[in-house]
Amino acid sequence: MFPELTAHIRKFTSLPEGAEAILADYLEVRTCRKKDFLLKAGQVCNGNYFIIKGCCRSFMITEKDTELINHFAIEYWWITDYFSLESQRPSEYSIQAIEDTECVVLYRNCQDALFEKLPELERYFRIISQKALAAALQRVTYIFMHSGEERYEHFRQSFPEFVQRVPQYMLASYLGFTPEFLSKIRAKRNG
Amino acid sequence: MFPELTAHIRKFTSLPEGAEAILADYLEVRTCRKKDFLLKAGQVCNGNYFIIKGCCRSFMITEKDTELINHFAIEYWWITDYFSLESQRPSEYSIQAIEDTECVVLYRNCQDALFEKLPELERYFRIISQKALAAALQRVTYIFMHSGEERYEHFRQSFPEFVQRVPQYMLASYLGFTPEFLSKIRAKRNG
DNA sequence: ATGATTTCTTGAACTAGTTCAAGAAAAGTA
DNA sequence: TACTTTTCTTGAACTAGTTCAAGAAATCAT
Repeated sequence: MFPELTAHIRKFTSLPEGAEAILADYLEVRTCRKKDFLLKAGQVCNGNYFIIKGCCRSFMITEKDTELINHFAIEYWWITDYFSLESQRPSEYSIQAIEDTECVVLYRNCQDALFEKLPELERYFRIISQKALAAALQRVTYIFMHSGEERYEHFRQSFPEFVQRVPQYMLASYLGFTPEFLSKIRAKRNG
Repeated sequence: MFPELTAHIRKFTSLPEGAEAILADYLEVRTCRKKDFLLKAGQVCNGNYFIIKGCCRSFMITEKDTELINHFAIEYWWITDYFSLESQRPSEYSIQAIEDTECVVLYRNCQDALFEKLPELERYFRIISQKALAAALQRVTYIFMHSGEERYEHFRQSFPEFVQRVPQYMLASYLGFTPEFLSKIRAKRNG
């Protein structure tokens, strides 16, 4: 049974009696240690991961051989590569635990059957995808409207606990500048 | 009846007999002239717009009082602000026709009733939202990995007809740099 | 056609952020 | 405790892209 997940679903849509049992039939728990991969670039993404405890990142390797972080996921967020998941083609992204992590997995090869048994999930995933889409579009706008320093300050104030949780160089990557630059921003603030 | 839209839906999910008639009950056609607004910043967004013919942009006004384009939509794309649409709070974005445009509107106050009659639409919107989400996340990665000049070249090669269709300064805004800089890129290319 | 508006161009001075390289600090492991 | 790995800092030289200002070219409306 997955109380965190069912609670999350019920925030967005209703579920029939017995939904928990159906979910339990189709979902799995997966635990992984810090640095383990849920997906490696080049593989086909075969699951959608709902984090119960821990933190993961999705990233890509650039031409210059540096990591570029696309997305973080913490408790009660889903993480996957929807391109690869739906097209079943190799992913350009890797998904890696950056803390010891426990998550619920919806594997792609169970998804259609589960959605048939529990059609409310179409609605749930529609709504959370639309929210995530609006957020991703807003992120682009935000990036273009603000300097790196402003983006860092905003992120720090919005997610203070999270800033403590991840290495600074990952934050820099997610915010779209170099770790050196982030270090200089911090020096300026504290100095 | 909305042949373009039903064809689009059927690319992603099946529809029952009679779906066209139900859609016709719940959807409206709206035409607007170049420069008309489908949504003005400050208003609550009350519809989701599927473009049949024409082109719209969604944009925001920055602190410096310049426009920042978030999104374009051409034939067979949906455009809306999902944040405002779902929360029914005022939008920060404006949506404006940049050509004379004809679109199918799903108004927010019809949406739930329509989805109840035609639950396949939950699936349709789930799938297209997930695709759009993956694209938006990839866009951020792309922005961080490439220079303005590279982004312009890539866009030009990916959507050559579209580059002809919109003013250069809107393209510059969408790609995240100034119109002057775009002009300089073009000068360099041509000669 | 003509004037008004919208869009595009060019140059010079400037700034936010990068790159490279080296070392310091912190955290993990034995 | 000490050793290794990971993460963070600092400075100097550099570059991609901005800003401002002015004018040129297109396009639109009458």
